Amino acid sequence: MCRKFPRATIFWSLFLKKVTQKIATRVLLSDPLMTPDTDPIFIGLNEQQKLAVDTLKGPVLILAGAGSGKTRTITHRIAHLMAQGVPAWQILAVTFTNKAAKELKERIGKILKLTDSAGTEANHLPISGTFHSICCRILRRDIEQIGRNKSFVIYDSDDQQKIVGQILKDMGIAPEELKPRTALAHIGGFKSEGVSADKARSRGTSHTEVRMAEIYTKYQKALLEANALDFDDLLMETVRLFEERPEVLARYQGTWKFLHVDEYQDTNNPQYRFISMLAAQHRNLCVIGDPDQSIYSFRGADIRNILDFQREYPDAVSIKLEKNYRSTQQILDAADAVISANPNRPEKKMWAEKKDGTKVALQEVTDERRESEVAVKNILAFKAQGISLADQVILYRTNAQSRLFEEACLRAGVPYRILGGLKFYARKEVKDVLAYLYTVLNPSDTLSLLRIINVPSRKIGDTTMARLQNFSNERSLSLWQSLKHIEMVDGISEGVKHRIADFTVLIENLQQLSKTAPVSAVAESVIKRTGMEKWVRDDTEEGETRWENVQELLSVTKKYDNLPPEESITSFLEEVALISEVDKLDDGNHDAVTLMTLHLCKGLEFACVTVAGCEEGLLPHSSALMDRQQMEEERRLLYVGMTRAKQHLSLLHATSRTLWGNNQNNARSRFLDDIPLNLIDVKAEEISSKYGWLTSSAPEKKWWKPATPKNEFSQETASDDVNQDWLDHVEEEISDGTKIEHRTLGTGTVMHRSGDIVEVRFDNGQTKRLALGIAPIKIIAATQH
DNA sequence: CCCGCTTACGTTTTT
DNA sequence: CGTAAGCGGG
Repeated sequence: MCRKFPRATIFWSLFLKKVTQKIATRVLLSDPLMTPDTDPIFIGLNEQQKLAVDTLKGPVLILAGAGSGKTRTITHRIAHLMAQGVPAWQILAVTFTNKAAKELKERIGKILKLTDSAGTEANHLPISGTFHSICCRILRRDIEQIGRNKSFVIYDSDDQQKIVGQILKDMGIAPEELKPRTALAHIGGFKSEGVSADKARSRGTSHTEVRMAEIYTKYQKALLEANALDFDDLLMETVRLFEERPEVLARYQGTWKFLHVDEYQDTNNPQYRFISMLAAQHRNLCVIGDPDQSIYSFRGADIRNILDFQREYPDAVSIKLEKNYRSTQQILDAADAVISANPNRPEKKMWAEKKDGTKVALQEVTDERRESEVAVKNILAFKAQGISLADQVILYRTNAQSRLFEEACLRAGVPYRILGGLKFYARKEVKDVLAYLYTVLNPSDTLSLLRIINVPSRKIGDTTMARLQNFSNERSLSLWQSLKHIEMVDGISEGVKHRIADFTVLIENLQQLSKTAPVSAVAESVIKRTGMEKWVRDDTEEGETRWENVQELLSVTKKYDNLPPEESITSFLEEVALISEVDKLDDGNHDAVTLMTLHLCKGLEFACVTVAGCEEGLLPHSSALMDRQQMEEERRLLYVGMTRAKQHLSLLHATSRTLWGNNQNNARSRFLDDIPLNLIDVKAEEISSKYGWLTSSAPEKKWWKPATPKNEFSQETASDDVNQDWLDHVEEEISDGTKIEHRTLGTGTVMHRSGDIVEVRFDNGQTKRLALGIAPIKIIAATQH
């Protein structure tokens, strides 16, 4: 594998002669030294993929169906660019998650190793990331050009909610009149359409519109004062930067000459404007996407961005990837049958490479509890067939559905991990530590300051804070400035003033430290000097978990140790703020089944996929029943879920489901009716209960195996053998007075039982509340009467 | 200041 | 139904 003449030379000489790209690439392909069949850049690609990889200049639209080797195509295309001598720093790739960005880089690195091209060392890889992370980097560098401070913090939705809540309160709007959530949704609506506060004000006509615009304006002002940006601002401010500072835009245009955007069907207005501006000069824009997988319209994603691409760039080369490498024919046909019912889609006929497969399993279950059991049982059955848990997933429409699956996994001793829902970085104890770091970095971040000033308790109460707020408002000082001049504030006792002074000294010391030490040292110092451990760890089980979370956070900071001190803290906080749920999938090699929403599964694949809750009202969700476009999106959502499956796909729906305390009978999803019968294997309960450890006549509880719940980052339950040992108890036999043994806590006596919760006094003196079916306990002696 | 109880509210989906 | 926030009592 050697090239006597690096292609780069040929490429650039042709380039400089201004030979059009189409001719240039043709010439290159006919390079006698390297044919498409032996070149690692092209090897193993189908014709369409080769075309995509080979079309290096000008606008390119790749319509890539599910499982069509999209990532592979982008990877090879970028590798091709680099093999042609395009420097890595001229290439930008926008991906949907940080995980995808990372994988992209790794795969490009691998191909380049095979090509051993000149000037492409592995450490020179293209810039890739999500829109948010790329914009964040741009702003860190250049936001001062539009009059803002570059040490801004990023507010998450909790922070946003607090700000809006405060604004509503100040405006005298009662929560029952307008909830912060609702107001925030409106602001988000403006932002995802790229409407600034000024525009919103000038545009508003109705009373509500005017009022929303006013709230929006105040919200932006509050963010500005706190030197904070929310997620949408990262995009909006970058767009504003490009618009107001053409020279800055020109600089980036001159840097990134070859642009790639993945999941283009899910771009919103600011994202679209961002990428269009960047592409305007060189027009080397390659967008990849699938209109059938557009599922983010609720956050402003506009499917027209991809549908109209050709109109916008009439010279665009359009390529369709229609060969599916992922799923079996049956799965693909079933998914295709579902999506085909949507109107106005571009013509696309997917065909599967894998011809042999099983039918799609469709099963009706009595209720949602049963549904979770069946799902977990099927997973165990597949596991028995040798399919690892990591290669299996349960998908559902709403996060609220996750709980039952989680419980079923716990009972069955199946290790699992949940994405979405309660997020690690949104936990109180974690946010507290982060708030210290934010304050150290940027004391004008009043929200963080307020969060930690009395955490752990420093006996600085509401009255003091109210006084300080007044003082700050009167003199238009930030809270931090007031704290620094605490001696000037009236009406605060000397003792409190002392404690406040101690606090400011603490923060200043930490600031000093952050200039010379990496973020992990600062975080450790925060925990040590504030007595966080004592505060968090209160001898309860929850306290232990909280402390574990703090430890986990600390261990994450260690990854940033080898950066220069200031960069260490900023990049840590930045990555933590912009981390997505799916990004967590690749830390650790747990063999655990994944639970997540249908939205999160885009871009992933699993051997076995279970889509739960295929019912009217749930999928399609009740909120979409009245709206045609939303209904189409619900259908796409199911399509995305189905096409994640490589080998086995099962669809579940429950006859009856408890929602908000009352039962409702949902009809099976209308989407299911579009799947032809010959592709479906309709399972009855009896059929799936053929597995040994469950017969339909046996009590349900028999197959539940207790398991130990752990925190989110180490969800693996110990191992199978543990479950065997602790299986033996029959819940009915446990009542007041029963002697039990706990796997870790030792022996004890049940003091009280209510439902599945028992209060146990252990022989070592401590008393705990345990959940039957979850806690690893067995009976030693039955109740004495 | 902290704990425990009551009440009110929520379920689309996320960077 | 389950959770989170808010309130009142110790």
